[in-house]
Amino acid sequence: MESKDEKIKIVRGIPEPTLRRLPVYHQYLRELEQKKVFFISCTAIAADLKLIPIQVRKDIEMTGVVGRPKIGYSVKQIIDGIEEFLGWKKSSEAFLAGAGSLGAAILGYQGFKEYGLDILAAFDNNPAKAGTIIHGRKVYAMEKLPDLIRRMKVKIGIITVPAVSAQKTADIMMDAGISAIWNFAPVKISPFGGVIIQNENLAASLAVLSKKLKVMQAAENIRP
Amino acid sequence: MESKDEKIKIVRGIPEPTLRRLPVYHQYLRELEQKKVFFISCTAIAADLKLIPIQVRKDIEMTGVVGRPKIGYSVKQIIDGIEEFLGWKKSSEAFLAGAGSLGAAILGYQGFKEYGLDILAAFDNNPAKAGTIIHGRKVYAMEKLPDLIRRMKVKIGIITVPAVSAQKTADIMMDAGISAIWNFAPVKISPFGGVIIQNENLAASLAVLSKKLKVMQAAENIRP
DNA sequence: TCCTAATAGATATTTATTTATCGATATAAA
DNA sequence: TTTATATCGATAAATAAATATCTATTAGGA
Repeated sequence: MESKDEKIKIVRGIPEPTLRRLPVYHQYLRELEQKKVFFISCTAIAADLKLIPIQVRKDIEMTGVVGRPKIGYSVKQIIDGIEEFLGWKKSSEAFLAGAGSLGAAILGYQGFKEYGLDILAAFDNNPAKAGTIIHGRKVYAMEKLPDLIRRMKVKIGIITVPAVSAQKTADIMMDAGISAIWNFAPVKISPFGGVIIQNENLAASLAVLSKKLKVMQAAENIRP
Repeated sequence: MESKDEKIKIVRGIPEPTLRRLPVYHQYLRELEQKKVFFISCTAIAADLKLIPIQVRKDIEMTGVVGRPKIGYSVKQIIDGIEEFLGWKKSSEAFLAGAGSLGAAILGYQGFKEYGLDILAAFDNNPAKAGTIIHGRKVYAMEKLPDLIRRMKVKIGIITVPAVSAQKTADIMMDAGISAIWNFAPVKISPFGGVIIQNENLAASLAVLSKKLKVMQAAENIRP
């Protein structure tokens, strides 16, 4: 039990906001690397990304990368450190369920592969879509999903089906042995058997934007 | 200055996590309403959404809706309260820049309209796309964007262009008088003139998923 | 009519995250 | 070689968010 508890502690020990900032650093540092910048201080990173140096330093600290006073960090070391830390070094294979416009967008989104996500194929309930190719990936009938998950030992499922069938699709995936689900349907999915669910909620982001806009416009009306 | 400061305080006073949970309640309560459920307790909401009652109560409190002991809240009142609170009652018109697969997905995403977002048209740099129709919305040449923003007084811009042209597109929008930008390009956009930027970062979510998966798999290797 | 239990609302506590402070270290200039 | 300074790393404080506790209210049954 001890080792399990320890693991849980480690998971809880990484602030999710930090995890969300790491890809931002990663992208930025890759750009720097192309510009032949090999060392950088957290102060400079913070200035460019509009963060504060202390936060950048703490985030980098999480990855285990160390810097040198007066010099800063090795750009390459942070890039590698982030990739290693987030598990991007060994690519994970994924299946995508729901080949509608959102599914197609995700299949077409460049760069997931460099984040360790390799979407092998798509699945759709619409028989007319079966056999087609979207952004280089074949679309199969949904019936084939569980069997292919088992045979290919795929561990990540991406759900881009309509809200009503999201839980059913997730259940199929989890039954077949999926370990993690990235859910773009606007409903929360109930996991079982320790499966990891990451809900992507576009409405939530829109809510933040709407509220800020509303408050801003209210403020303008007070002081035009 | 006082009123401005006050407004800022109000903005800061709403926890962003609460703002992100409100659409989840909204969606859930609309389903309840269709099932002819008219009153509900925070305990019941929490149980269904896998949250805790206290958090639900605090979130609802933010919208100004009050409940009654032993009865709970009026479902309709919360729905209306959330819509009012987030500014979804009066629809905001938006333009979308970048009619690629992600842009098309967003144009096709049902339900934004009920969240007060009305995407009027799309714009693209590719001349071949100009004049086409995607999910019922016309695609214009990017050159026409600033003029149309000014003439139609559109306040929200949605960016789904590639990373390299994201800032340029945002600059065009901000110059033309856009108040808020919803940015799906994987780069952070620098605002000016008090423009609100909401960055949607798919890589960030993927990072959280990757890390949890990595930790889980590491734990499995320790105890198979 | 009175009592019980469920529930909202207010207040307090805990936890997580961000931000600040301080000391140590290594480079570069004097 | 010495000194000044930029920087990291560790520790501490402040802030934000989540959770727990307590109090008051009210429907519904005894």
